[in-house]
Amino acid sequence: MSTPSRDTYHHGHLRAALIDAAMEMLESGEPFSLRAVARQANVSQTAPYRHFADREALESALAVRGFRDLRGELSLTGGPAASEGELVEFGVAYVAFALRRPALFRLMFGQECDDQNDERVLAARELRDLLADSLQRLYPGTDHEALAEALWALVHGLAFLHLDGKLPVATSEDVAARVRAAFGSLRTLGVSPAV
Amino acid sequence: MSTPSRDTYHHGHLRAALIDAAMEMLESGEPFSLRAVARQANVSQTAPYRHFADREALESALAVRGFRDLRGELSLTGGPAASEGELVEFGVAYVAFALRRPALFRLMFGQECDDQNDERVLAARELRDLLADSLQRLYPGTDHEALAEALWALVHGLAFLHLDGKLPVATSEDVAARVRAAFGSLRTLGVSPAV
DNA sequence: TGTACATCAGTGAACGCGCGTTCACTGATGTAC
DNA sequence: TGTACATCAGTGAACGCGCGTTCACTGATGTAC
Repeated sequence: MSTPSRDTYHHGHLRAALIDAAMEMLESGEPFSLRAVARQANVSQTAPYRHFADREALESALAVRGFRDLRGELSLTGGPAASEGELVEFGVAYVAFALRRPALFRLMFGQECDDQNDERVLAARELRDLLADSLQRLYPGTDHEALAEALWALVHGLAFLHLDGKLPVATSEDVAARVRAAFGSLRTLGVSPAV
Repeated sequence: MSTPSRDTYHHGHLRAALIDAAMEMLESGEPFSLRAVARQANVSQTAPYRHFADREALESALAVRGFRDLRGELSLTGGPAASEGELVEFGVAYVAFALRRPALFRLMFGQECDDQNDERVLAARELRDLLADSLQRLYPGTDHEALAEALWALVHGLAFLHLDGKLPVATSEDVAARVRAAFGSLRTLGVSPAV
């Protein structure tokens, strides 16, 4: 994890090292910049330009890794959710990811991004497909587009509300419980006497 | 709305003028900074410091106005939702607000904020109370804390997903329809054959 | 096997940028006598 | 009514900051003959 001082002029694996360094910085809460990443990787501030066209290109590489990591944490088996309970745990994992890696999460989601980057678009799609496949399996036959959007929005909103301090601070266990409670509470809808 | 050139040394209503100018800039998509706001208000870049301790103080004033505006747009009568349908329209209005005034919305929600600012805390609470009162009225007797969190998260997530371009671009009518569809789709939950 | 040379992957100085904020200041206002 | 003076609300120059990016460069690598 640490960055050993180089003894060769050529680095050898600078591209990967830059991504690692940037990821470390995102995770440790330091402000992210090309210069800072280069510093962290023990390299001159212009060296990154050999491997990334600009700042956004590096960001996209980080986002790609983020999407893959997130997908891996949602589905431990790699497959879609097999039960509603498992689907809820996808949500729990989504929010947990956001809180554990807030800067990365913001980078992945919290801005309009470069949708010309094919790898990034693909990684994001893999994530959406995981949800779509889960719904397909749990509620076969129904048009699940709106439901997919609603569930994604639900966990996404919970993630950002926690991230931005709009909900009471809580331990990660509490947060998980609140996510489960939020899912559960939705059953209340549709049984209102006042509609 | 425009900023007439001053002919007096003393401005007279600079505090209000700065807030107006900042609001205009947020709305027109220009990047927000103290200096830019001062420029916009036709005043030296240090003048704002007579009225705001620092950048964050101005931001809080903007957020306060934003929270009040948002509350007013959710509830045209000022009171809580009287039916589930009305509650859904609160959600529609929430997302519409976010899309119409994205920079303001991000300023209000998209960061950890200064919770020492009493007026800001109060304005945010008024908004939460509107939701709480609505649920109280629609589902009396039940513990609606989790539901409040879920519904807020739902619309908040929809707002940010649209804002950050994670959902297909759409007209504001389409967005409204999607919000309604999202609410409606939640009824699917709990009727799964696969749980 | 040895050498010439193209290419690649680094360096370090420099550019221009806008920012938040501090400072000593000055013009205008309004109040006390 | 007139004047002295405190206070208020502006000004403009300057500080230091970190950033993204360009530029001409140089050291190292590896390939062709």
